[in-house]
Amino acid sequence: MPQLNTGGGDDLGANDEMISFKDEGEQDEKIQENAFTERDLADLKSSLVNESEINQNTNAVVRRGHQDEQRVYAEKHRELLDDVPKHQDGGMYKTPAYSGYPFLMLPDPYLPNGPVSPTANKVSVVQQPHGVHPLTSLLPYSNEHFSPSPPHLPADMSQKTGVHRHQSQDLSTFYPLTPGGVSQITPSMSWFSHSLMLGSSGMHPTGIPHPAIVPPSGKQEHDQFDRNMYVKPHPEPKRDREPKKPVIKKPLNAFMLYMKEMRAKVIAECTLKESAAINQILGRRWHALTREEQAKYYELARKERQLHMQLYPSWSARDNYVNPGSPKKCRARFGLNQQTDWCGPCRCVPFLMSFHPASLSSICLSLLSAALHALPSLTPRGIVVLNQLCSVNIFEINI
DNA sequence: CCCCCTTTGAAGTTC
DNA sequence: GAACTTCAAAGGGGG
Repeated sequence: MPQLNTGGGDDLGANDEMISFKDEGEQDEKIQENAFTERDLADLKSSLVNESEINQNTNAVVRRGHQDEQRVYAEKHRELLDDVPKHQDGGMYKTPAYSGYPFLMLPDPYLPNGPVSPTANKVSVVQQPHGVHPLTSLLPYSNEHFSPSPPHLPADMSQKTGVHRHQSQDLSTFYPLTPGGVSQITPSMSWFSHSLMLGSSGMHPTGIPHPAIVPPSGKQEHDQFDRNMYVKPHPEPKRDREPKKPVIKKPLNAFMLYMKEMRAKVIAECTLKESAAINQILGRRWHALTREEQAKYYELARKERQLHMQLYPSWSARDNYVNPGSPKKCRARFGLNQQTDWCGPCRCVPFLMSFHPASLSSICLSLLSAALHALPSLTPRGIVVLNQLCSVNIFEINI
């Protein structure tokens, strides 16, 4: 397996990434790796298993219909990608799945054609056995959902992006949808659609729009994502809706890549749809893989991380950490010098600590009063500090 | 609408 | 450096 020269101490493809196989009697599973059996199901939630087994046959028709639907969908996207060369070199690297997450500066040693062709720098990954488009399942940086024409990307983007010029031609294919066009895509395209909503303003400082940039939903809305990257793409249809900040997602690890590839297969085999149960199966199968088989995914993950680092050198996994109630989170996320960005409970501790100890006793009760009103959101650590500072147990105080 | 579940691995934080 | 936490994907389920 060729190794990219990471040129540093961060050996992304280190051998120690290889996991040790658990001794859970999985040798048998290795033998039956490709045949999902009832024994697999037996260890799952019984309800799910029973439902699966009972419906095994009856669901076949439904499943077939679903596959047909997927096939039509896949064909539709194949049409959109007619101008994208397809690599069929077999095995793991069968199809060009990294299209939307181009290896801009990484000649792909896995592709026989070399890095010359527009898609040559992309890591081809997965075979899709169940009618899903070959580009669909494994990598989130796929170009599968994009129409060939790039209406909103600057035409000279390739000239602006310097070394990324080669890929920018692809990118114009990968990120072509206007924000208004997002609604036309299917739910499975939503991951990509978020990045599309960025428009040209969603460019990474490198000038590369990246599908990993997505507006967060829910908790991720609090992210302190690189604000320079985000400009409100267009007027919000709803006045009260806060503008979504895009989020650079974490690169997928080896197991996530494996899950992405194998999920459809497991679903088709066992008719389960509950992801929790499916993931249990996938976890077992992952352990049942040989080291060589796993190595393919570790290598892919390593490349993914490497490219991610190149595209977003300032990105940190910490950027996506969200838990407003935890002091350590706020301190970690914003640092001590930006306590104005901390949440209330997090600010409480340093605020108290800012007082001279002699003054604390006199203000302690009033502070505690305020703190107790926010007690539900006060973290245990905050409570401990409060107790220590005030030499009382705040739970014993009757406000 | 949002969170939980469930998996492994990477990265971050805390002590 | 160990231990712990969070987040990546997925989508059904439930509040």
